[in-house]
Amino acid sequence: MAFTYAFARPALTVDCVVFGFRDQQLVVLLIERGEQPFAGKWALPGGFVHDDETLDGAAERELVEEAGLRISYLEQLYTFGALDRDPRERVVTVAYVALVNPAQHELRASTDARRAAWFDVRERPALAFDHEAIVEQALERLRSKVRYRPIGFGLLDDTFTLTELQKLYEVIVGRALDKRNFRKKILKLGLIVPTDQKERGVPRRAARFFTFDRGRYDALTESGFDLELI
Amino acid sequence: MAFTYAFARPALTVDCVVFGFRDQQLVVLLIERGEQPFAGKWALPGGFVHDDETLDGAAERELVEEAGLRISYLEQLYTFGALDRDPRERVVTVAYVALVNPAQHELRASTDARRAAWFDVRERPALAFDHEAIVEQALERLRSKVRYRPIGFGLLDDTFTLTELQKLYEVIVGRALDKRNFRKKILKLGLIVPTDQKERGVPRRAARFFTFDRGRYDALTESGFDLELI
DNA sequence: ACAAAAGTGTTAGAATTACACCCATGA
DNA sequence: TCATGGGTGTAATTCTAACACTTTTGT
Repeated sequence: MAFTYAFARPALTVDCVVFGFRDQQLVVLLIERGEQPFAGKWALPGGFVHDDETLDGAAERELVEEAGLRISYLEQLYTFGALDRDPRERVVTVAYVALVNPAQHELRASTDARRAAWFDVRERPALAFDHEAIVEQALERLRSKVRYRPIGFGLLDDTFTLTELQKLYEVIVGRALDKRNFRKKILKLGLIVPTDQKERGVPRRAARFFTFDRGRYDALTESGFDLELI
Repeated sequence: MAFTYAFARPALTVDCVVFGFRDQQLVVLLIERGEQPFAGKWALPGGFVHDDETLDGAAERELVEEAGLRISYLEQLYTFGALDRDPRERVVTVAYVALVNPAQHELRASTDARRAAWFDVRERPALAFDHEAIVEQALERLRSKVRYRPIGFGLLDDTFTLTELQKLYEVIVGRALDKRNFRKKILKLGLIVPTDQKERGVPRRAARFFTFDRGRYDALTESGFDLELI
């Protein structure tokens, strides 16, 4: 197929900042580029938007194609349109933030054989294009969003201990939180409920597992709530 | 000029939701469409992104071309990419929110002779394309942003009374605010300072004019503040 | 018995909310 | 002198933040 236009129009891509939580650290998914420009450099997963798919659809497709990921949370972040952000031609990219539990997803080799890997966000390599700026903005969004929406649960297993949840929040907001205040606040919301399961085989008092109450969350969302989580 | 691509790529436009404050009401700028589709319908100002301009640049250009507006505040909102949002062909649009003081800008006739006019946001006409949804999302952004960033000042004259400022906030957040509490809170921030001017010729006690202290705002912004305005 | 993290309340201080009257001005 | 909105303080309540010891479990 070839299409002809009366004037130049920018190419359109999507790029995804996929965050995970592993070994008590926030990690980000990167893809090693196989071709020029920036061959051998790490970059965000993404690619061109097809003419017959939505933006969200393109983001989901790229994540499946490039890493075999099926995502639990996907949110549009910002659209980047600097003139020189791609050295080949004008490319505008719609950036997304996605959250995933790395333990539940084996990273599959990309369909075009490029490597995909998780990196600690604080020790990530230099990135291709303007992806550095995109990751920074995604971190900002994550940090501000986590304060009033319970998005963090997408990063954890279905059941989790309160300490795990607190560590996740601490990693995202970048400071230590008070254990008792954190538990009071998070439990008062009623969004997470205790199960009757406990940790097993740990050399200490076993922690109770909790689970996210999606029904209650949906009910709250209806009535236009204001969370103020931490 | 004609450009040929190996595969279809969506067309890219910008659309602007321009808010103003007039007669104690929040108003939005609309343009009457001259051509199909939606000829005669009102729509958001906007148009195609040229290959040699940034997204912000395209938004600014369209506002000048279509309404003669030079804007004080412009912020990217969201990118809309539903497949059928334009009946002619696939068009992805990057939406912007802009704030302007209508009293300081005479609306100029559009370069292609379409009408531009302000409408009370609550009594706006039915809009072309998916512009209804874009305006709704812009209102949400305005309402949430105004709570922690002092963006409202772009909508007022350089000097304003505290009652004018309070009315503006009330219109945006959609509820009455307590006069004493509002003044305490807004003055404690130190972002607005009294002038020695007062209203003249009003049949009541004259109100003092205040002005926004941009220097202080920039200083606060540096140190990563958290406003919590109302 | 020891090491290691789980679990649990109280109190002081800060912030928020509710609330009513006198004042200045022009007509 | 009257009508109109401008301007001002306090007290009750709620929310936030700081803080330490006992419990459970496996080795």
